[in-house]
Amino acid sequence: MISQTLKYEEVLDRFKKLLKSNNLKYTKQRELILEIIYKNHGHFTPEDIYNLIKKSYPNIQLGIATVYRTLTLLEEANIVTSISFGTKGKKYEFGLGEHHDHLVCVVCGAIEEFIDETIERQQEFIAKKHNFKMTSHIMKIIGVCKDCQLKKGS
Amino acid sequence: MISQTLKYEEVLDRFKKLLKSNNLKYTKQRELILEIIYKNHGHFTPEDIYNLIKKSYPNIQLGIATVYRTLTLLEEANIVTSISFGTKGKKYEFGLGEHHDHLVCVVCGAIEEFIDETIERQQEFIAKKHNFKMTSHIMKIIGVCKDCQLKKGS
DNA sequence: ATCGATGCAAAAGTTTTGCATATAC
DNA sequence: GTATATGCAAAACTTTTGCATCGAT
Repeated sequence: MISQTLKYEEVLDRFKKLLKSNNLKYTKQRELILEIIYKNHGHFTPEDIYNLIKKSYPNIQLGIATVYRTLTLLEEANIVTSISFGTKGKKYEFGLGEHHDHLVCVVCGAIEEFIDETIERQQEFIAKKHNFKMTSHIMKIIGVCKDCQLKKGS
Repeated sequence: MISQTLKYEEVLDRFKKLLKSNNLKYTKQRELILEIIYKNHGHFTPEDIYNLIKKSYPNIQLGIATVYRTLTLLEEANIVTSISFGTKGKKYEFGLGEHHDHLVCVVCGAIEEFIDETIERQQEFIAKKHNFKMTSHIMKIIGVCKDCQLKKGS
């Protein structure tokens, strides 16, 4: 697992500033959604996030619509990023850590992360070559993870 | 646009063999779906494909369910590949051409394709390092294309 | 003639929206 | 007090499934 480079307080602060500068309000729901994504490092669907919050804070009022709305907000602000796996919908993850890419197992759905400098550099080079102003990139290596290869004896 | 390396007849032949070897039947619907994806080089949702076929062949009987079922089949056979962009569902494209990756413009949605040997090789290296058996990969560079940079004066 | 494929419509999921109420500011 | 956010439920989509019928072999 790749470590966070920002402390939660810094992230929260950034989020609060973002809200203020857009005349948006700081609510308990919005904070909880950010907190869950930051603290449970991993990839979650909106429903996952909804369930995690309900489980951790049984008394909080929360609707799934708020989760969708907040994730959209956080994604626009580049605080979270989304990625699509297989046939199911988008999954979100915290997006202010060190940049990393993904290895996705088609059998068990496991996601491993990696950082590779050669690829990072080459992407910048390609963007430049095509006159693209790169804002982000996604790279997924899809295949069968070590464990599933053993299980299935492929 | 990257040119196809296989003629349509070769692809169709491959598809027919695949069907036969799995005790599946060769139907007009299945052929049309393959043909549309092959001939309209690009990225299509299942609904796009359904509409394209209905428009090109108004008299054909075709249900959206068949499109979904056939795309699943073609994807399993590696004849088409799918990729997710933004918030909308999966898009499919013909997958037997030379492998290529994508530059996606967030402003106008334009998709450019590129091939880069350095990245191809590095991906194999990373998969090996993580004991992954790579079956495919996806790489998208997201940003603002040349035209949109000019328009917006960014 | 057989067995898989199809279309249709219903069902299952997922995401978005409208609106009255609640809450941050 | 005002404007935005929320929860809920309905609506809008997207994808899958069951089943009677059709069609390829």
